[in-house]
Amino acid sequence: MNDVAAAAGVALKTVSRVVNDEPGVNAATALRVKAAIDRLGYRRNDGARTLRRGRTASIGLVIEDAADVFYSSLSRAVEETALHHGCLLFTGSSQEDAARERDLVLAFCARRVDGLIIVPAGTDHTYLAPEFEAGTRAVFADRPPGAGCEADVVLSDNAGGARAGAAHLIAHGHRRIAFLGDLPRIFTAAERLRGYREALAAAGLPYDEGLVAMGPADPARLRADLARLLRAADPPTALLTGNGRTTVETLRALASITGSATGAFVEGVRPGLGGLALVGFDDFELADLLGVTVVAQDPARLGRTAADLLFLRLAGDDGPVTRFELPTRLIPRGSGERPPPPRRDHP
Amino acid sequence: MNDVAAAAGVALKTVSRVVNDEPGVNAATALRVKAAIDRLGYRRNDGARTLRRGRTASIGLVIEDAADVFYSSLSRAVEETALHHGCLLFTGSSQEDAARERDLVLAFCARRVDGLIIVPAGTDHTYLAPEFEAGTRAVFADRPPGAGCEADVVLSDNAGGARAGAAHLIAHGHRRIAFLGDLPRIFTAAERLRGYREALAAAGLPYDEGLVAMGPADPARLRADLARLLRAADPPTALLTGNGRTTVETLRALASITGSATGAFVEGVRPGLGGLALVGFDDFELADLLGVTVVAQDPARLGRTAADLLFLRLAGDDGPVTRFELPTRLIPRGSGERPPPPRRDHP
DNA sequence: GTGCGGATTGACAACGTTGTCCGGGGTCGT
DNA sequence: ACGACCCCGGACAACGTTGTCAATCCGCAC
Repeated sequence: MNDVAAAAGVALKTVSRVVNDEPGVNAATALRVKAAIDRLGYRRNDGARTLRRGRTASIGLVIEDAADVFYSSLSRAVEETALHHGCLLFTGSSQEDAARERDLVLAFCARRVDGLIIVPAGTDHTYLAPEFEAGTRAVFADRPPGAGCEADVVLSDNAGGARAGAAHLIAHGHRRIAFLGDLPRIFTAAERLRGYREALAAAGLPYDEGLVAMGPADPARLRADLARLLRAADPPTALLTGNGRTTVETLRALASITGSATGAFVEGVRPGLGGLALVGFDDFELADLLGVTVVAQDPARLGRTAADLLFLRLAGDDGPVTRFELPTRLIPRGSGERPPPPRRDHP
Repeated sequence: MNDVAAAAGVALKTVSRVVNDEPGVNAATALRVKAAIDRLGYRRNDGARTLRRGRTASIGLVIEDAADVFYSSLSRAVEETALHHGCLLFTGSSQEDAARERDLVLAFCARRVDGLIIVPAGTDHTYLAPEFEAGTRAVFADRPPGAGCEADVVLSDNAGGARAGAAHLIAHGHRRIAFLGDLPRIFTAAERLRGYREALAAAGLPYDEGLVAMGPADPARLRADLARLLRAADPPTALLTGNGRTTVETLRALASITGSATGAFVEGVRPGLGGLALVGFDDFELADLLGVTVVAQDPARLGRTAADLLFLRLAGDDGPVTRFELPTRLIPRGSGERPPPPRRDHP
């Protein structure tokens, strides 16, 4: 900027005025300055600018895994909203690791982002207190913050969705419904398990721990769990899977167990569910073609809502902390509407 | 930092030394400073730091669409590498819009990112010249920069992959192979079309424009194009689809045309390809279960390679501009190995 | 001629760091 | 006891902007 000023034969401040389209600059002078800018290929240093002004016009987004479609859709929506507010976006994946989440958040704070959108991996967010003190705003998405952290949060109706999914299977005659969820320490997984239990209770069905398997969507683990479930004396007639990855891996595992499903779509062989009914939490690509009934969340809306809320806060809204809960939607596609096979235990 | 210095009863510079783990500070003094830092909840302002130091320890990534699995995988890999180098990552989606790409890149440059990884939407990158002049480094990924822009680039072997895919179908007896690609102005789409033509030529087959449909993966358009292709006097017996989205939407379109495939997996109805063979460019989730033969790219490797290259440059490597071309891999799963139906035109 | 108002422009400090350089002690060797 | 040297701490400028305030110039009315 100094060079530009020298080249145009004006003072530093005049260049600043031109660059920022401030009024009170003679048209001829402005033209001379602009020419110098073009000639020198000058570009304002936003770092210095934000240092002086206090706001960085950037926000930070911490998600669980950028490569997961659920989070990348959320991410995309946040990005769109941020851009709309003239904000740039820092992104980082926590990989379900609380320390990484914390490091990312603090790194963003050191960059003095105006706000944060966090899909928390950890359950302790006291580390944010000094940042809140300093005026940084944060909105939590998909999962709430740990105890003692007062911040807005946008969730899906996890329990309600799982309840609806389980109730759907019950309504179609199922009595033995297995639940395959993620680690119970993950908020959404715990909530969905709760919804599943509530649906059972509402129908007067017993809760059988033997029908529940919680853990990350690891193919080998799922195969083992499913094999165990299906070998049991009183096997489930239906499955409720707790998230998109688990649903997909469950389909794979069932295919490998029944040994028949691979290539089903193009070869026309017997389907790969082995007679089981299935409802999956989260919609996923091609679930429509496969005929998989799901409880759909709307990750883009989750992201949009969180971002809108954040920008409202940044605009000065100091209302009480809010907690949004977005509805889920059950989409019947066939796999969740199959009746259980006729009972043979009373011949 | 001033406050911390005052609180600890030391000079500004001493706090700076403690914060940066610089040697030459008495252990007792350091402890006092650290205590003051904790007490005040102080966090270094990285904006000021980078202003002083010149490097921002951040890079910018411009992709086409953050919600697309191909780019989100690429993005994830870049993020990982950046984190590994202690760099934060700005991300933005160009939405296949050259102006947006340019705005994003320039916004990143105004933030003085150390480097850029760009999946270009436009074909004119002369706007980058002043940035290169200023020392910013850029690596292009998935598609090359426009003419006159000297920068490293990491691509997939698009033509080779498409050639292999088409050759695979030809080897299984197909003579009428349709190609469904994206807009030919997109580099990858043009290259894949070229590979398709090369494979035809190598097999002595004619190139029939009537068998080629190029455009975005719009469901309605694909349905119309497919209907037209299948109604023709001499319809194709096989399809080569030009990218992941197109493959998926083609499966949907075929299902809706043949009216039979929805729910195939769970219901066991006739498959939805209507007797057609299919090879898709890009692997996609559940392609294995569906039995769809694909030419797989490795988006994560694309991202990793680009990021590694960028950090090599940032570390001072001033070798000549390089152009990586990563191999693709044909994965047979059934849909690409089906023979054409017996010919009936010579009864 | 003098004073005044508006339009333009400029000088200077400040944002929060870090790099450079200097000084004040203490320790060690002679 | 004295100089050389090392360790630690501090003063100050600089990074590239922008906000504040003052200065200059012009035309015009009195």
